[in-house]
Amino acid sequence: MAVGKGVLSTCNYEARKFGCRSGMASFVAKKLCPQLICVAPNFDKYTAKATEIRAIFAEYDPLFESASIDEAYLNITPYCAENQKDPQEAIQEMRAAILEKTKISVSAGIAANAKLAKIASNRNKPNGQFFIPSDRAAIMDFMRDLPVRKVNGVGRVFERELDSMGIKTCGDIYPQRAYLTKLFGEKAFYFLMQCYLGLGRTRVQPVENYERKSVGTEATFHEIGGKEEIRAKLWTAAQELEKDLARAQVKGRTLVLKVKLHTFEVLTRQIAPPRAVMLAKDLYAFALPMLAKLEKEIPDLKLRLLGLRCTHLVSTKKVGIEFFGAAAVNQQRPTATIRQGNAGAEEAFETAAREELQEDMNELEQLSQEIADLPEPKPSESPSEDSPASPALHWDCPICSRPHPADDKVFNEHVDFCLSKQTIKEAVQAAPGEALPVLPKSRKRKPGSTTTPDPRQKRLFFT
DNA sequence: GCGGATCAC
DNA sequence: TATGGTGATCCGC
Repeated sequence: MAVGKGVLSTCNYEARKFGCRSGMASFVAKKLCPQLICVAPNFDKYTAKATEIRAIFAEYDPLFESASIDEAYLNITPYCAENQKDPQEAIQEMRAAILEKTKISVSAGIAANAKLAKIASNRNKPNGQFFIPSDRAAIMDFMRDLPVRKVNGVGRVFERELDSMGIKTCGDIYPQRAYLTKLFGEKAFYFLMQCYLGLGRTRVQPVENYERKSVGTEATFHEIGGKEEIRAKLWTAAQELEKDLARAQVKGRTLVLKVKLHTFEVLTRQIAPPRAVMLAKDLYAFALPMLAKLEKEIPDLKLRLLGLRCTHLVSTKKVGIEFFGAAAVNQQRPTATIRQGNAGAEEAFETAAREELQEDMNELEQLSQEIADLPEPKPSESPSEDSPASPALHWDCPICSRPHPADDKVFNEHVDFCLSKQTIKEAVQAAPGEALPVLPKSRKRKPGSTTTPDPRQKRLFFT
């Protein structure tokens, strides 16, 4: 049994035994499992069940956080304390209650933070639970052999990039730490160090008044080329978007046009109309010049997808009389959202976020130091790495391991070269007829790098 | 701020 | 015989 017509959204574990997977084209799935039954999704049903299950969550943590329709984070510490229950026992009981009352079996992870709990919840699927003890040594043990791909945020591409420099598990991250910022940026470095240390968010809170940042719609269709045909699709998209904007009660100050060419290349173009837009005719009118320009740039434009999205949203919600009074004072933003009417709080939030990040960094540094002070299980190959007092004259390339001059530009160029060389080798090794792996293009490079994209990469990608 | 790219669900 | 839709975030420029 599977959900989805053209592509499987999901499938049950019986179908998975045959190799069926979510994201798979349904005709492929049918080939693997001829008796497979594909049904259309029914979101009303899922929402109803989610509501039932959330009522049970609330008994364990009234401030639980819904991450999606089928996922939630709960802080069960108070519940366990009040009811004198072991966390594993409490979750066993909660899962039993969910099964009994809703006939839905669920899996759970129990751990010290959201990142670990998410990983743990995938350990004993379906219908199981997994517990990671909350002490540093146990967490480090758990992370050491954990494939990086298991961490939320590491997808196919990042997995390959990390693999190309010898990082397969979270334990492999630390020895390579010196290269991470240069290759992937500051944010990724911070993220990866948290992976190595098993750190994650511990705050769990309802996301009710979460503010959407964009509203959009897109549709795939059989390749079309005619100007009129493409305009018809644009009009359809504009109508869809008007409906969605109305539902969300917002207008957009920026309009984004997205197209996928017959080559599968995806392009986006955006403009800021003179005023916020929400009506189909305006969406269409402002998107049309972008489309026309694309048609000019690409002579024989053939599309298989077209989408429209609004960003920089402005609320169109009716608000109380006091608010209109306040908004009238703020002449600069006659259509101010509640958030914009509270600019001081926003700035305070930004400041608090920065401070929080700095605190985290300090803590992270301290933890790293504690770990580094322990006897190293795998002694570092180049001890000089640990003493910034003596800057290295050479850096070892994480790909080929050969030393290279300690110069950003030269080093980056070399790593680019090495990465693309390896990419081509891997692509060539892939069995003919099979889908080629996504190319680890050297992205996220710090400014100052002069990358010379290998033209062969693009050709390989579209072969 | 723009456009490309990656990721989750 | 084909390969989705929605939204977010990060990066280089």
